[in-house]
Amino acid sequence: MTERKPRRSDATRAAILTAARERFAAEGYERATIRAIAADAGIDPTMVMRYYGNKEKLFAAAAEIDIRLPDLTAVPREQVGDRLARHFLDRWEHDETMAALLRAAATNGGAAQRMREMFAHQLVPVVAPIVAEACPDPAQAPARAALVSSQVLGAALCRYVLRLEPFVTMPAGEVTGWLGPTLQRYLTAPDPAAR
Amino acid sequence: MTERKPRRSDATRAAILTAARERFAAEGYERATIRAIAADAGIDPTMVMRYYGNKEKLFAAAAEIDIRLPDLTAVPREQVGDRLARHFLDRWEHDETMAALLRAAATNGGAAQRMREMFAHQLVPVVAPIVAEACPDPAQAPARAALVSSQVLGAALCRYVLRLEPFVTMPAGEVTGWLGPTLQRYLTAPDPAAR
DNA sequence: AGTGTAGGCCAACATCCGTTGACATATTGA
DNA sequence: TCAATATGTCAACGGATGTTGGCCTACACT
Repeated sequence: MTERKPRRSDATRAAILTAARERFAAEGYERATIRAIAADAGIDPTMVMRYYGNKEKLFAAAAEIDIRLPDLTAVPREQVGDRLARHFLDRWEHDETMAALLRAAATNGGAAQRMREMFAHQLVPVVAPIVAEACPDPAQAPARAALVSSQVLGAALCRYVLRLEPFVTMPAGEVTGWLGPTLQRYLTAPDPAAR
Repeated sequence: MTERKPRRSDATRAAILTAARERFAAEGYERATIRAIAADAGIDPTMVMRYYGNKEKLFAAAAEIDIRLPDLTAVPREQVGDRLARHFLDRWEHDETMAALLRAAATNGGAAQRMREMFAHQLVPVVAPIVAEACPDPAQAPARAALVSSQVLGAALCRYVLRLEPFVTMPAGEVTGWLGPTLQRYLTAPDPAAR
């Protein structure tokens, strides 16, 4: 359906994209220069413009992310938090695109917008049915999802962006061991004022 | 002791500093320009250089933060989490300097370093005695403090930087109601693999 | 074989940034 | 009062950045 005649420049396009992801992840939106990205990809800066229009569109292409959340309804309810924590940590550990988006979102409006869309279109729908089981009010889903986001993004911030020492060297299993119950409570605790 | 003869330019210095805080908070380190800061302060960009040396030192001066953590040993152990959550939220809500540092720390190495120092010198010492009560191993204190940081910073990120919708309009009391128990568990849960 | 077109590079423009130095004015101190 | 010093302005430099247009080359198609 969406098949497309392979172009001779596909390799270049891909090289630009991976170089862009690395630079954006390492330096954020404004410090990552098109010239540096082009140099990493081994081509001329002009090519970046030809293929992606401008810097903003390049970033948009480089930061296209699918969180690939699993179907939580198939997971035993009391393991949902742990499962989510593990998924996010694994995702972050193996895809620098996530760090790129996070770094950029702190200063770039477009990136922040992108992050909000990921939240609304990818996290909320997956989380909503789980929340619905523990809480009759369906309007609570976004708030619960936001709490999950805050803990996940905060951990990622400390571990991959700020590189806060105890968090960087902490084994992945220990991190998820701590975050799991937190996410579990955010999703399934019966009451807002849960104690 | 450290008394200092008031200089005639103190007003200008202060104007520069507040303008710098606003700009750094709103746009991050690289997008906040010395020219714009000077314009906000109603003076010439040269003054900024004369009084603060260069942009990096200006940021260092503008982002000097004291978290002003309360003495937690005087708080009933089971209220420590709630107390901490309230303190942080209040602090963030009334001092844009915190947001400035967070935004800048995402892309600026010096700002990130500053954040790590705040963590090590201000949060860890206050939190350590509380952790010691619940956990015999004193080496656990940094890890526990890091977990607290991750949740606090994550919430601040969502609420003040990303402006993730459910989090922005959520009343402060509801936020602390959710975060309190999380922080409480991070500090006083008996075991790393706490369930 | 020959032509159109896509891929690629080079030089340059316009702009903005941090930073510097020279110069004017006001205030302070003896 | 008068010199020294602090406060402030103006113009400009050197460098980096996003972006543009022109030109050359190599492939693709007929």
